[in-house]
Amino acid sequence: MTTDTLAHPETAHSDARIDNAGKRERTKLANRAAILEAARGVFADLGYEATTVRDIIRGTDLASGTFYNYFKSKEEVFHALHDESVVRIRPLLRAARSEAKDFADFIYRSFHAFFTFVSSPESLAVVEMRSPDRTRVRFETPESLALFDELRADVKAMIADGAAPGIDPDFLAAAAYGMAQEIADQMKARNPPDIEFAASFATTMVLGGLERLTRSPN
Amino acid sequence: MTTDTLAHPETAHSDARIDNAGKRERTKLANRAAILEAARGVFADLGYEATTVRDIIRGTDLASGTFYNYFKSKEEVFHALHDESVVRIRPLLRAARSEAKDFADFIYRSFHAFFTFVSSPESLAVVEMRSPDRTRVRFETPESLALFDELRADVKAMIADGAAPGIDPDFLAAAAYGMAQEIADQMKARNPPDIEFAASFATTMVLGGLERLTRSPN
Amino acid sequence: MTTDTLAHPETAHSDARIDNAGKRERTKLANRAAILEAARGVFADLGYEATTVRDIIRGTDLASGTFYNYFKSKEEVFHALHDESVVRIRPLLRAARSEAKDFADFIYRSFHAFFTFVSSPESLAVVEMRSPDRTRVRFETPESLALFDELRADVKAMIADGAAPGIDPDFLAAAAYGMAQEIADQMKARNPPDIEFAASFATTMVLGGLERLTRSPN
Amino acid sequence: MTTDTLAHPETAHSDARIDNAGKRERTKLANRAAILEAARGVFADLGYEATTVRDIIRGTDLASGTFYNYFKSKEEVFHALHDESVVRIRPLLRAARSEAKDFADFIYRSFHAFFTFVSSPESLAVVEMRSPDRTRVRFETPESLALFDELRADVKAMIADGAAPGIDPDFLAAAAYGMAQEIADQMKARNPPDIEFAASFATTMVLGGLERLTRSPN
DNA sequence: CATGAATGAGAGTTCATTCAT
DNA sequence: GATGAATGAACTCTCATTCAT
Repeated sequence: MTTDTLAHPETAHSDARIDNAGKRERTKLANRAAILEAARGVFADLGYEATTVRDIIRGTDLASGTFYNYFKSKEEVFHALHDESVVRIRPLLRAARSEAKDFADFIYRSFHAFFTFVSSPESLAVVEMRSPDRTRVRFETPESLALFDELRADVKAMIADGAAPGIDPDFLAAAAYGMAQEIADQMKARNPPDIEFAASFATTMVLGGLERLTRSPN
Repeated sequence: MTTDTLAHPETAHSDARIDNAGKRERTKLANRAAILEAARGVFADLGYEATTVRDIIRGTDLASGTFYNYFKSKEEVFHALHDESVVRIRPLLRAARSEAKDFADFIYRSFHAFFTFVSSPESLAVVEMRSPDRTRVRFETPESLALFDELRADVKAMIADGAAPGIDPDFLAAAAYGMAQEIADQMKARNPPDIEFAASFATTMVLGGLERLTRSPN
Repeated sequence: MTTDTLAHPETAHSDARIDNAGKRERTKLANRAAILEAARGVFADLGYEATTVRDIIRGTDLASGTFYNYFKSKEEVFHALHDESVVRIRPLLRAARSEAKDFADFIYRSFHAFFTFVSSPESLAVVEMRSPDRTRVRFETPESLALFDELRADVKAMIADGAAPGIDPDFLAAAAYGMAQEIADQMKARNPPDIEFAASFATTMVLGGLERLTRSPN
Repeated sequence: MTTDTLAHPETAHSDARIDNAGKRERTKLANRAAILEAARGVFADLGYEATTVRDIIRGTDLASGTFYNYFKSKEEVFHALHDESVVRIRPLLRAARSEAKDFADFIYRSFHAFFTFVSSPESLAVVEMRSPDRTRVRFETPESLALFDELRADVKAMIADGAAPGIDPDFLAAAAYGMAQEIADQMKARNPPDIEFAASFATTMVLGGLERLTRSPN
């Protein structure tokens, strides 16, 4: 039995090799993830233009040159971040869609998912900075943009399905998104933030608007 | 004797008064205007962050140093442009308020004024930079926040008047503001922008939302 | 009698013209003086290189362009300041020379004049700045340089007169000047500064040095 | 088995150790040295204030940005040079102190060490800028002030030992320091500089001064 | 002659990207 | 593949000087 252990030295070697390869693989993935994670934070803090590649790699334990083994440029990491966000957010909205018992419920669940998302501490959906002179600067991060894209796609599909015939889908998505952004701000300004109320308010606005739009289309 | 006085006709005086600013004064005003104009264009093209002072001055026939005789920094030009915008839009909104024949009309006129304004070439609304593909930066200066406050005050007064009993005024104002921002973007993305349609759409959304909120308050 | 006053209108005019001319003349002198005065202060505070023409004219009520009506450049005003200082300091040292009853007395009176001069609040003979990191930066202003020139001339003349035969005049002047500078610092660091003691100390050093140099020339 | 160990002779190890710094490390040291060297030359030519970072980097074959990999600013290079100088001169002065056979010899050796040092090309003493014709800026960093303090301590100890009873040590140290500075300038202005003569002159001045101060103390 | 805005060379500095190690 | 120093274009901003008023 003990010989067994020593019996296949090559296998052992192989295993080690596999492990090393796996480790290397895992390291590569970890490095990529580390860069994305750091980039997310820095973009959120400083905005896209103000962010430097150095800022990003400073948030990892990698060297500056290593950045370019994973991304061609600052722009590429931004895109990757955007794509990643889409992947993260999509299931939330899909769940809302599949679990909803009717159209109103779908709207409500979508807003609820959104407000929940922006309330979570790790969300960077809306970032604000205040310059010394009270000027508010709002950056829209990859996450919030991804969210908007999903939303619009959903709304379009919905309208195509006949849920809201004759309504301009881009305008509707835009209206919903804009409302969501600003209502989120209001909500977060209150203590405690009432996600249900916000979702309910936004849903009612949208449904009422749809109702009237359908009644007397523009 | 009285003729003496009339020997210098008023027209002469008037003319003198018209260009009594002096050439220096006029040049200064023209230069300032040229910088603002160039800045507006460059901000719209490149976005705020990506714009450099050199880009702006390149859009005029002035020397680089001259920029600093008029503005301390890129940020200062931006604020000047922004404030200029707010100063222009405020009377439009006031007119909407005073001329509206009923509540629906007030809403419509307000949106119409806003969309008209953001469609004008002087509007800075375009300066929601898109880089690398769609990141936006939205500046809200004290002036523009004041504008928002005005809006909110209107909505509050309206609700207090019984127009929309029991509705959360802050949420309502936020929803309207957010919708306006995003619908404006959609509208501008189309060629030609249809201001009436946008105003009508937004108005219907708000009225429908209000209707339903009143019916079944949250 | 009253006619007298009115009798010679041309004279009156002439007088006025003279006055104006005089005023203009006086203004010109005053402007020049103002620039020099301001420059003295700024050079002393910031040093030659760090001083800008704007710094100088900011210290007057003149416009920047006016500077160039009086001086071709920053360098020229510096030279003018130097020359002016020579003119101011020379009489002090001449008095020392002419009133001295013997050689030792001359040395003493010269040092005394120097220490008195650098103790006066309006003196800029030695200016110090302390950078944040404790680095001491010493600028030698036109005044102190002028002083050095006078001193050297005196020493040379003195040696040529046989007062200190065979001694290197430049080294002697340098030694005296260096001692004077540093002793002045020590003196000013004490409260109260004892000009007589400092002058006496320096004089003894010089006389003793001379004595020994004469005895055993290098 | 032991031969195995010797199979890699120590010389090989030694060699390895000698350039075990690696090329990167060596390049860094060389670059730093190149910048310092270039800076020394430019400071000497143009003076501290008139020198620009570009002037310095132009004196090397490095790119402008590389400067900032080594020094934060012009001031920092200057300090590095200065400190380097002080580190070099200190042992010279200590040797003078320990090797001197009597007091006069100590003085002479100290001056000689100082004048030797300021004549060497590595000396920064030249960096007393002359602009536009003769303004000097003398930097005294913490290190050089420490040097002065050492000098003063020596003088004080000496006086306490009875070598020069009753003499103000601060004034004496100041006088010696000031003389040294100015005489060094005179010496360097001559071609060739005569270090022995300068040291001898300064020594005689100090000894003579001391003699007379002791005879008739102030 | 005073004025002060315009000029533009040039200073200090940053930073995305490359590349030898 | 990781490293981090080198690169140099490009940026912000200053300032001596000029010149139209």
